[in-house]
Amino acid sequence: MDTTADLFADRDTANCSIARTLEVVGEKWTLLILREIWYGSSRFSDLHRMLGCPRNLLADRLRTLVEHGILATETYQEEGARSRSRYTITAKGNDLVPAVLGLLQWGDRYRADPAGPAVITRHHGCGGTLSVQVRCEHDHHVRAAAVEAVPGPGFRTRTDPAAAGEAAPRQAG
Amino acid sequence: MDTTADLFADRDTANCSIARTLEVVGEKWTLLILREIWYGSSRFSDLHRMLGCPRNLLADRLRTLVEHGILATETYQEEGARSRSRYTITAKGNDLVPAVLGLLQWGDRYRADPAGPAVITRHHGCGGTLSVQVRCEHDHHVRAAAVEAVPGPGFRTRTDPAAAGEAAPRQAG
DNA sequence: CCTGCTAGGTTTACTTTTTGTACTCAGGTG
DNA sequence: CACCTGAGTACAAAAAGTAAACCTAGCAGG
Repeated sequence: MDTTADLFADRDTANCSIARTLEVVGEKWTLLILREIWYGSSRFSDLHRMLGCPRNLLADRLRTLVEHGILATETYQEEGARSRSRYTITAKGNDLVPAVLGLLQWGDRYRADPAGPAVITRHHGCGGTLSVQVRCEHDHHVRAAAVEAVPGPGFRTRTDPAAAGEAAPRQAG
Repeated sequence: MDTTADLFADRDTANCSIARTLEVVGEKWTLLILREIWYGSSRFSDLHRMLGCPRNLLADRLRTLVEHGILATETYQEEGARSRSRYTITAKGNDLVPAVLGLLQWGDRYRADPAGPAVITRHHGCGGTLSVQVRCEHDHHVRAAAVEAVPGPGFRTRTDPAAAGEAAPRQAG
């Protein structure tokens, strides 16, 4: 592998969508909060009881998720009770489902409880169990070794910030 | 939504494959280290240069990843140079690709550089761009709102640790 | 055989986050 | 009025992350 004359190896790693996503959801508890909301919790106290995390962190993470439009907060009032607030997931938040189910799938495969997974995900309607897959636009099932990374329009190098599209493809796996 | 009489809401959240996966790869820098290795780096110094992270953290994370079988380390020697060590990804590590591409896809969609994504992933061979999808065993494309979570064999409640399979399904979205 | 250079780390000192516990505040209840 | 609950804040202690210096082995040059 030629590293010295390789523009890809000189790319500006600050411009990375994985890193940008992790800035929002990569802190401790964040993805677990989303998990609880997907599983049905919506109130602060329920989330706190399910997660057992510090209350200030829960408040902080919820605030961050609402700021980024991943959660929405709404105030509601039940009969004879005072008004309370409830957190619900937005479409933007639901777009994290493939990533989180990818983590779930890996954990089920390599780190599950001896008895098996605690939770099984199914297709509501047909009941089939789920898997997270990488597909290309021609609907081929793409294995990890066949994933190729090439410079995109936002590509920049450290040395020459306008060097888009000049680097050679990189193949993972 | 009925929360009071809901066994799912009383489940033992410690038994979760998402949490178990995050115990291994959820610390800061870990997924970015894997990204660099997928993109072609393999040596300590290259990883350090690309990531700009503290050297002790890099050493620590690499050690953890090797311990968990996500990376393998090998010693090699070039002509007239002393032996060096190199990190490569294992099959177990490559099984994290769907999860990480899921994060990449979300970042490309919601937090990309104004110019566009820095890196594009393609299917090596056909060249088609990739997407991460949730599919059921009947090959239906499953939207987030149609993901249903049901208790699996490892399901346990806090109050009754042997209450598998008694809770009602939960539908995300 | 002394000096310097490089790869691959380790140590140490310092800063920031996370954690656990205590406290607040507002509205309804007995 | 005293008390409870939901939804947080505040703060000290512990853990994690950061930055930079230091270490060690092997090779090269003089």
